[in-house]
Amino acid sequence: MARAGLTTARVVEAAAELADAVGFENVTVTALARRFGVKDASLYSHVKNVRELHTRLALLAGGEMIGRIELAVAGRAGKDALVAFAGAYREYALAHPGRYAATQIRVDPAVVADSEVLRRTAEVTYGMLRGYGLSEPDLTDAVRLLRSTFHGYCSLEASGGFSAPRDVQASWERALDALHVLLEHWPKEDQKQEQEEDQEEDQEADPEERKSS
Amino acid sequence: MARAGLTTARVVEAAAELADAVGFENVTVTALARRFGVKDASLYSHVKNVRELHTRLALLAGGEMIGRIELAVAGRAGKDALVAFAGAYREYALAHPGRYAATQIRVDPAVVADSEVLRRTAEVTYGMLRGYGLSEPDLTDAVRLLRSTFHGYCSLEASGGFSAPRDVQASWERALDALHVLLEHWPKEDQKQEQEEDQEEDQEADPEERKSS
DNA sequence: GGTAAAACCTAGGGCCTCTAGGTTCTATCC
DNA sequence: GGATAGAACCTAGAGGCCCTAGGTTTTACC
Repeated sequence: MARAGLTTARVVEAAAELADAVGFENVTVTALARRFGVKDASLYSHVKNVRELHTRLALLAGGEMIGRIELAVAGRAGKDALVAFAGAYREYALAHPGRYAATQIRVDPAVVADSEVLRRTAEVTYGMLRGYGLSEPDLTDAVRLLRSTFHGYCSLEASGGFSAPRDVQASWERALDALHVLLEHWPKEDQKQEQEEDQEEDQEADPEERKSS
Repeated sequence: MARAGLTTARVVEAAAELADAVGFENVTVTALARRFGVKDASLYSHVKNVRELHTRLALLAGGEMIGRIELAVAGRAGKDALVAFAGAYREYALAHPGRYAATQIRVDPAVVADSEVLRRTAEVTYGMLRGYGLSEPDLTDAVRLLRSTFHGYCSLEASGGFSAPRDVQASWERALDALHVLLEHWPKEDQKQEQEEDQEEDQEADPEERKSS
């Protein structure tokens, strides 16, 4: 009987296809072995255990995703870059739900640090914001806000969280419009007081008060 | 031997505690049975299967969460309400990671519709935004943006996604500042053109162009 | 053709889900 | 106070998944 020609890379690639087909939570060593026409035990020569399989899948998907984003953002700036980044992000998440789910798992920080994915992600993300003229710590705050929004939106959309009749694509575009104006008018630390001047401002007066709430 | 006094409600409550203790993904019928000093088969009189157990847990957690939010938001408006809502949301998510994870699972829409959780959530969320003077469809767009951001932020924070040295609480507060000014200056549909006037605007000129990108 | 490494297998233990079909407790009615 | 129904709980067992130990077959290369 011809051998399946298994290899760590091929196994992980198959896991990615399986994830998109049946959902990341159903990516199991046994199911994967079935796909290759092989016993489950045979796969353990190529991946140490399910955890490692999931981790490798996460890195593969993360690399693919940031690759698409890099391509989309290349040569763009400002809102153009923002829309391209967000579009590539969401497109990948919706086209590859299983792979995208894989990118969300908790993975050993040491492993992440070794891979290039994190560095590339940080680079393209901070680069995209360069045009908005933010400086630390505002820059990191903005990055966190954007990542949260992109991830939250795609995650909720993929799990059917948006049930209102309003078109989901339209909401997404408005969200990007909104984030763009937000980045252009990012509130500086010292603007906080002025903006709340018409509301009650005696609340922060006595620090002791806070302990009771 | 004294009986454990099992009941659907008690089982689900125990599942919630178990989820926070060992993570939602480890909430298993067997583990739950062990907790009651009972065989796993005994639990199947009270819940149909794991799926139902998870669904009930999700509804329990969702109800608890929206309850806290309702309390926090009560009597507040504007930024006050926004901060209270977001604070209660994040506090619950971080204090009850297992329960919060449960709220994120895909659950049969029919079941959700039957429960009150969705209605109460929509009510308090739209109510919180009342002070910002938005009308449909901007209102729904804003709700989706806020939900995405809250969920994304807590989800990323809980899974260790924020590795930069910047204080996570501080970033959260700045995100709320930013969202507040965003809601106060929500971009109307017809403002889009003006805001991009300094960028290339010939891009949208020919509708035919879009098909190729 | 011989050899070593790689690819794959069988066997088996442990944990998990879930069903079928008991037995034991408990509340309630006469 | 005894009978009875239903609830609470149990044993037994099938099937899927994870993973290890140790064996056999294929492949590549000298």
